[in-house]
Amino acid sequence: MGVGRCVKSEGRLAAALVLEEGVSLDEPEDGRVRRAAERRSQRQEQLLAAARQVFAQKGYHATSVADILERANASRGTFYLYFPSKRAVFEALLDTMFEHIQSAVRRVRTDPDAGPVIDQMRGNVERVLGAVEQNRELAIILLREAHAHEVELDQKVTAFYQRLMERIQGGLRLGQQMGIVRVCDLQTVGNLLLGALKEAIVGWLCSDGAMPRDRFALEILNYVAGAILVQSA
Amino acid sequence: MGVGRCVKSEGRLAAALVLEEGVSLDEPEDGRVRRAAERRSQRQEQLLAAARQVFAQKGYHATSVADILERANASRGTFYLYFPSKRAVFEALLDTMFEHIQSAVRRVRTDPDAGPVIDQMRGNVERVLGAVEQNRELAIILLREAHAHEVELDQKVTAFYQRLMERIQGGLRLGQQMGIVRVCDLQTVGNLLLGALKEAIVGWLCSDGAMPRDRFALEILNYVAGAILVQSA
Amino acid sequence: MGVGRCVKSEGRLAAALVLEEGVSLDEPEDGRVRRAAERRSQRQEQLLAAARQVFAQKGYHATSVADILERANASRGTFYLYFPSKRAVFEALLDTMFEHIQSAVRRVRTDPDAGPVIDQMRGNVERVLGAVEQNRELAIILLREAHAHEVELDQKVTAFYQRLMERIQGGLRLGQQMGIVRVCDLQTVGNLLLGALKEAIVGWLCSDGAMPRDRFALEILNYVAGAILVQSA
Amino acid sequence: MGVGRCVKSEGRLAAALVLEEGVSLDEPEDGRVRRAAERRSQRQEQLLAAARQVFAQKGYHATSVADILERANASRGTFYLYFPSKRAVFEALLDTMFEHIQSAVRRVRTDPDAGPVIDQMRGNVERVLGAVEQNRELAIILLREAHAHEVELDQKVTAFYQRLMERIQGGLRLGQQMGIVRVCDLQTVGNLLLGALKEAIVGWLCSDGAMPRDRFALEILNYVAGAILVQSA
DNA sequence: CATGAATGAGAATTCATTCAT
DNA sequence: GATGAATGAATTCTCATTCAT
Repeated sequence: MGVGRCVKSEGRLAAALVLEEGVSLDEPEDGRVRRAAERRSQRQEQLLAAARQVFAQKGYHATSVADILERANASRGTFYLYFPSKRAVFEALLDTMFEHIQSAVRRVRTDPDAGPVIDQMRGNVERVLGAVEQNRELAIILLREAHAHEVELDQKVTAFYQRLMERIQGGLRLGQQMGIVRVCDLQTVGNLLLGALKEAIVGWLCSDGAMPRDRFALEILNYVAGAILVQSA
Repeated sequence: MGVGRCVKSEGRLAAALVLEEGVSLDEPEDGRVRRAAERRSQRQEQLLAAARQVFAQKGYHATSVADILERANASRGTFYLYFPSKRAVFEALLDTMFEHIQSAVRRVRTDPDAGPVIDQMRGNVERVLGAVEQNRELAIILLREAHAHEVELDQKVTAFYQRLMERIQGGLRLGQQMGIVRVCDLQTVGNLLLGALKEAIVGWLCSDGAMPRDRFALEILNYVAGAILVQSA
Repeated sequence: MGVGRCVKSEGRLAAALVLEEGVSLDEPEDGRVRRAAERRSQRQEQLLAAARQVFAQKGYHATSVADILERANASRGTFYLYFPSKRAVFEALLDTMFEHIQSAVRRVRTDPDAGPVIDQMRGNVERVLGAVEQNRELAIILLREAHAHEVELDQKVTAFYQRLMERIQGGLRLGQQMGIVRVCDLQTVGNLLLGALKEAIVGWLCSDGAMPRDRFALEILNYVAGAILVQSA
Repeated sequence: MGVGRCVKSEGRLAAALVLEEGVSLDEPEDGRVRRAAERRSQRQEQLLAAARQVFAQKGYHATSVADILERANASRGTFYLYFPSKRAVFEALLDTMFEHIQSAVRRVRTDPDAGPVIDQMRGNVERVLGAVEQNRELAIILLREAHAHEVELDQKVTAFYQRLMERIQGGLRLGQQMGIVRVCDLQTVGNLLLGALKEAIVGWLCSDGAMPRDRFALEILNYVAGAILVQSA
């Protein structure tokens, strides 16, 4: 979950998590411990939610731990009980976001029983749009402030975009092999595509529903198709 | 420009500058003033250069005035002698950059004696690439640290991108009227194009000459052409 | 008061204070909160005391937050935990002083069952002397550093003296109507009296008990009586 | 002059002053040197005037050397050529003020051919009022901000007031010996008088001519007379 | 004599993090 | 587990003073 890694006294949390999963244990203590663990993750969720909102509203730098505390109605001590640092919360949020988005992108398949490539692409686009739409605030931060932060955060973001790029380039390469994608420099066109998507999605998210999702997906698909497919008859 | 506005005792400097332009005077006084003014703007250049480098390396927020000072080998006081604030240096740098880039983009003309549109576009692309190549560090900041949180800075950056977007959308609209550009949502495709260019150019600048400029320009043109032109026979 | 307003997380403190007053609760929780609140206000008192001393010694401007910190044995952060600014501490101190002094001055009454005017005046003088004696440092600041340059502080001090002047002039006017006070310009004589008191009290406070309070009060009364009363037979 | 003491390279100034006084020397160099010395003291006067105005307007602390420079149309270097520090200019101004005021106060004489005491007092009061009226700005600073400054300045101001106090007390003592002044504590009544005068004069100066000088002097005299003279028949 | 660029010691304030209770 | 008071390093900015030219 990425969040787990952020907890300060890892020992304790580890124990708690193990117990949390050890549902079927029938020891008398279990009930109590379980409830404790639940309360624990509830608290964490609370903090994460608060952080997400404040970060989205004010950006990473302008957000102070105090802001998060206030919105979460928690105390400083509590915060550092669940997260080792302000950065860690942000990272946890980013991780969640990353997962959502990444799990929305499926590798394009060429086996006979996979549908037509274009439909797979449309599926990817629509799933990604769904994912970012569900995490608007966070997505906007990720897409916008991407490189504006602390060095270590930057690495995380960079890594994410690199993974994305690999998928994109992989797709392009495959498409070239299949004769669908025109000859081009993978690096450059990969960047062009990634940037295009980032900017357009931010714009879309910020326009706040000015264009329905499917219509927007179609615009993207047409654009991408034109940009990379061979102009066959 | 913009930089000049940051200097504190404008009156005197202005006077000095005027004298500097008062070419033919050969009095000893003149020489001294002239040298003083030169030294002054040299120092400013020094500070700007240092700021440019540090900002590019660490981003706006992570850069402290102390960082700039260290690299410029100047003292705190000197800095505030030339710029009223950290933000002001950044703004000065941005202004320079904006001018460079904007003057590189020429409105596409359709009069008979203007060359073919595609050539005009190529010209634009190549000029822009030339401009950003000459201001690598600055361009990277501008393209990356898109939104700078500091409200007034953000306005500046946003305004710049808006102007750019207007040109892009204007071009698209014109193309559509001429029947060259395919039917599409100007807002969305405008964003897609702007984002594509931003990302690709940053990538190119950071790869540090991995690809010659004309080759890179060609990749971009092919991409853009495919993305927006009608797929005529 | 005024001091309370300076505390940052007002909500929680307020709660704590309420609990503090929730007298009969004997739960362990209560005790803890109570002690916490006590420690809190103790700390504040500590800072105020330190500030009072340093301000009295060096004056408002020459005193740096660091000076206060040093004397209070607190750290920078702590200071700003209790007061939003250097000015705020000073204001808090002034407010306390103002209240003390003002509550010592009672309006002179002429109803039959009020004692003789001269006794009421003596009462006022002695009460004021008592008040300033109890707040020596503070009083010295107030009386000396009359105008504090920091605009908002100045307003506060000026307002205080104006209120005082109004009382003095009111008293003079009343006395004139009663035929006790000689004919004179209220503004001028008001100033003369106010200034006389300020200077003499500062001198007395600084002489550190060289003259007993009642003796000093008598000197003042004689002086004032001579200065303003009609020289009746 | 007090000012002389403030000059940085005392050697040079001393030389200049000597030469300035050495008017009748007929050496060929004289004219030039003389003009130089004149220019010199002109410059100094210029700086002093500028300082006086700015100090009066903004107070000692709020005034920066830059403010003075701007108003005097001089450069930093020039300033420090004539005065070793910001404080020194202020001191020079104070010194001038002191002299003016002090020379306005004449010791009360009791020899037969000296006029009546009360007339001598009136004379003193009117001369002092004349002096402060001529130096309004400076006088206001002196009377108001008296003790709000740097330690060393304070000493100067304190010393001035002490000299004044000595005269006042001397006068009182004399009066007592002559049987004119009532029995009282010299220290206390001295303070009362000094304070009364300070406050009233400031008020008068600030009211900007609301009351003519002689009328104001009369109010003061009546007040003082009542406050200190024996209430003889 | 005159200049004004350069200096650097502070000043106030913020805020992530720690730790005693 | 929970709390919130305490910390102090870091940041931006000011301004009296020096000194090379």
